[in-house]
Amino acid sequence: MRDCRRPFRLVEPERMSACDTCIVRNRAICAGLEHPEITALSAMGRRRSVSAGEPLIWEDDDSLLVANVIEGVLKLTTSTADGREQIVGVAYPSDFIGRPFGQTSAASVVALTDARVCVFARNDFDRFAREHPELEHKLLERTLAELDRTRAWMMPLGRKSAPEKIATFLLDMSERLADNGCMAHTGPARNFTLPFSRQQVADLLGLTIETVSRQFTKLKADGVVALPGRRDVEILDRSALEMLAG
Amino acid sequence: MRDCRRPFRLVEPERMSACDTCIVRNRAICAGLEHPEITALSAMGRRRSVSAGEPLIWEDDDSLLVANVIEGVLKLTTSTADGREQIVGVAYPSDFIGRPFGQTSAASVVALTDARVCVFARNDFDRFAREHPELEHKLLERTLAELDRTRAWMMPLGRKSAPEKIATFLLDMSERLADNGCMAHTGPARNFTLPFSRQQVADLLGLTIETVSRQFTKLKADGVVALPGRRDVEILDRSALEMLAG
DNA sequence: GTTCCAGTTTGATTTCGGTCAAGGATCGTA
DNA sequence: TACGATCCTTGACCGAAATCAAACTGGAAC
Repeated sequence: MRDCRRPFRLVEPERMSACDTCIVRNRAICAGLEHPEITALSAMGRRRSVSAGEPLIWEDDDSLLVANVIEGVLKLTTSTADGREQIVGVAYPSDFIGRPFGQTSAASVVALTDARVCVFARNDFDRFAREHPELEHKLLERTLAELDRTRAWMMPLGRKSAPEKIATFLLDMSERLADNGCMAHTGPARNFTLPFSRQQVADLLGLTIETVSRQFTKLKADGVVALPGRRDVEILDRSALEMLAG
Repeated sequence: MRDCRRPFRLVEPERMSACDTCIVRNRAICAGLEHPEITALSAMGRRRSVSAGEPLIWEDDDSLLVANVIEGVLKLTTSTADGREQIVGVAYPSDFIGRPFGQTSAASVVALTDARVCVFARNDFDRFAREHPELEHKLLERTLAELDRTRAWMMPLGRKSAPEKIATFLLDMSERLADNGCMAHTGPARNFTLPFSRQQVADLLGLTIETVSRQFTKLKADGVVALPGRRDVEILDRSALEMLAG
C-alpha cells in the first residue's frame, strides 16, 4: 500500500496528532477535515490492532463502535443458528466499518489479515458527524457506493453458476487488489494475493469449499490462471475469465 | 395505506404545494423540512405516475433522476447479457429511489404495481441536498438501513435451500406489507397480497418459477399457508414458517 | 357465455453442486 | 528436518433444484 500523505505541513506541536501521519488520511471519510476538526475527531478515536481471525464487532450486538480501516482486510458476515456463514462485505484500507445511527450491528466484523483500525465510540461519532455535515456527506457517498457494490454482488450469488461465480470473483479481486494508492489508476492487477482462504471464498460466493477448489483447479488446468501459492493468483488469460464470468 | 399527515395548518395560499397533502410527507426524507425549504424542493420536483411493468430508471444509464415513492411498489433489478434477472431491492411508499451523487445507476427500477412517484432531476437534488444537511442526514439514515436490509438478504440468497428461502420471503413480506401507516405497530400481517408474480418471487430468491410454485404448493398442502388468490397469502401456522426459515 | 392468453402448476428427467470420505500439501514450531 | 495441525485437493456418490414439456386456471375481451 503506497503512502500518499499530503506534503508535510508544519503544525503547532500540541496539535500534532496521529492523523497527520495516517496513511489513509486522504482517502478515508476524514479527508477534507481540517484543524481544529481533525484534532477533535482524533481526540475521540484511538488506534487498535486486530490480528487475523480476531473479531471486532459481533452480529446483533449493540452497535458500540465504528471505525476506519487503516491497514489490512476485514470481512463482514452473517450466520445462521446452525453455523452457515455468508460474507456480506469486505473492508479494505480507508473503508468505514460499523453501524452509525443504529442500535445494533447487522453483521459481524472479523479481521482476515492482521489489521489496524481507528475506532470511535459510536455515540461520540454520531454526535460529531451530526455537527459536521461535510463528514456526513462523505459517509453518505461511501454508503451509497457500498450499497451499489453489495447489490451488484447479489447477481452472482443468486443467478450465476459456480464457474461464473469464481470468474466474477477473480476479476473483482483483480480490480480491488490493484495498487489503490494515490497514483493514477494502474488498471486491474495481473498478480495478486487473495486475503481469503478457500473456505472464505466459498462463504463469499455461496458455494462449498470443495466446489471452490475444483473450480480453481479447472481454471489452472485450462491455463486461464496460475496459482503459485495457496492464496496467490496470476491471471494468464483475462479475456477467457471475462467470458467465463458471463 | 393510512393517511397520516400532520394536523392541518394554515399556510399562505401562494405557498401551498403538493407536499402539504402528500401522504408520505411525514415518512419520506422530506419529513422535517419546513417552509420555505419544502417549497423550494417542491418547485424542483414533479409528480409522475408509473403503471405496472413500466420502467422508471435503466441499469447502467446515466443517473438523471431520483425520486420518492408516494404510492405503489417498484423493483430494483440487475440483469445479465443473456437475460437472467436478479431483484436487488424493492421500494415501497416513502422509500427513496435512484442514485444521488453518482454518474450511473447500478440497477433498473420498474414498477410492480401502478405507482406514483415524486421525481427530481438528480443534479438539482444533489445541489439541494448538499445545501441542506438535515435532508442529507435523512438520506444517510435511509441508505444505511437499506444497506443492512440488502446484506441481510444475501444470507438466504447464498446459503439457504429453496424451502428456507420461500419461508424467509413470506415472513419478510408479512412484516413489510403490514399496515405501516402512522399508527402503533400492528405486528406482522396474517393476510396480505404479494406485489410479485411467481416469476418475480423467483427473481428475488434466485430460484426458478417452477421451484417457487412447487414450494408454495407444498406449504399449502402442509397447511402452513392458504393461497386464496394467485398473489394472496394467508399465514396459517407462523411458527411452522419460522422453523422452515431456518 | 365463450375464447384467448398469460401466468401457473404439475410431471419426467437431467445436471450441477453438495456431501461424505480419504489423501496430500504447506506452514509454523520445536 | 521432523512433527503436527491446518488447509487444500481429489474421488465417488447423491440429491435438490434446474430444465424440458405439457396441462391447467382464471381473468379480460368479445
